[in-house]
Amino acid sequence: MNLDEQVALLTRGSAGITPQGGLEQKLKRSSETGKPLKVKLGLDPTAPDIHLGFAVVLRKLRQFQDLGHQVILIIGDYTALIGDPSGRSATRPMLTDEQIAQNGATYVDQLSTILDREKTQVRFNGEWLGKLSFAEVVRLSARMTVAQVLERDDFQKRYRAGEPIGLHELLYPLAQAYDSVAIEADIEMGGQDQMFNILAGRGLQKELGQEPQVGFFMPLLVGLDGEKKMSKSLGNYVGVQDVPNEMFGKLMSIPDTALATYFELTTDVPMDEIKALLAAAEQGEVNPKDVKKRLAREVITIYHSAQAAAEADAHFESVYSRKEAPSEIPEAAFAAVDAKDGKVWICKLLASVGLSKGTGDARRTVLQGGAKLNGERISDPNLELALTDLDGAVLQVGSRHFVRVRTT
RNA sequence: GCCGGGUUGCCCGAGUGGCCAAAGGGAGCUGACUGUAAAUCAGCCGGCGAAGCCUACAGCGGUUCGAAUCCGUUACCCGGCACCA
Repeated sequence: MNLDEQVALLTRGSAGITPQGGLEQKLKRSSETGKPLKVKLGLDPTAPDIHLGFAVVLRKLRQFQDLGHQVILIIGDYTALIGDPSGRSATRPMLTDEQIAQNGATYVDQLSTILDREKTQVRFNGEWLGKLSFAEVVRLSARMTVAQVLERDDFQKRYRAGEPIGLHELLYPLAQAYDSVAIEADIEMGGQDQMFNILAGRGLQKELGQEPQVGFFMPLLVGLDGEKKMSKSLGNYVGVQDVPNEMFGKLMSIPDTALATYFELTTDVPMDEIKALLAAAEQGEVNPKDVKKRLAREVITIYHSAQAAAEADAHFESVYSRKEAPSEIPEAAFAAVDAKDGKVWICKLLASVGLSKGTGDARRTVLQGGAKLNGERISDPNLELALTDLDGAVLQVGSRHFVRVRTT
């Protein structure tokens, strides 16, 4: 692959590279000297949270690896002491060394589905941050000014709003910047929200006489709602370890407006093809639903397999589009204890089998016409069923909750 | 330590004595519709075999015929001020 092709590949989906032309320069030098680039990614050890949004960055790293470069993951065990100031007032829980080590391991484990283990180095930043003496910290601090740090959006907002900013929080960017110095990073990858921290790395490297790293930013993927960023806490995410059917369903629920972004950032479908697909959908030549299904299949193929993708598609068609009962219906035991004189109240049954939160909820569902027994809609919330012909009966709530009853 | 503000249902958030199982929004559930588990519209959305009753507005105690609302107290959170100097 020549340089232009490499650049084209790498810049796909990127939200920006600082400085302009920096990537080309680094790549060029690397190919001339035969020395792989060190590409850094900092990770917060608090919560291994691998979803498609995070995967955007990881997949980009993988591309670097495939071009022969070295990825260095930095687990921020030390920076975790501070906590990224991006959040609000919530104090981060202190983690024990053990937890951090374990989280680190979990991370590496999950990450390896995307990254090439061979070309991935994992470091903990306590390794060097822990060795700094107070004097050295002071000396490093002298390399950054308060004005620079306060420039940061988060701080600006909090400062204006009169919210407290801990002195230690000002050290966060410094600490992260020092990571870049410690490993002599060529490139630091991160989401757009990491802009400040990553640029701080450049600054500090320059101050200390190193060649500054290139900041490589990826956009934050929007979540399933199509508006907010994808995150576990917002619950609008697709986990890379989600089972195929779940992935498929979740991806089908994204709004059309998010389609282009998802294709670009989460799949390997060539840009030309993506454009053609979207244009066809726009003009009504293709049903946009089918384009979205294609997206879902592409993603599932990456994290599972093409076969799993096809199966999930078929499952979705049958269960949701045609509203058929799934081939495998979960079974639930119903204890005869809840029966009276060999009869079972329908609401009790729905509740005890887990289809309703309680008899009140069940009653509502029935009144709203949401319950079916063996495919027949139930309309009477006072219905009594004979316990004897219950075994094997299929109960359904709405169009997608099925349970096969087992009397025990 | 002192002063002030706060703590409401899954989440956010209104409510300052009865009309409060508590506005509104979000999430969730059901139905209709459709190109989907999208969007839109409608209904539901503490518990109870449903009548009424019970449990709920941080905990406890009190005032009152009646308290999410008033008083006291405890805990926690957020500001500010002070002490250690």
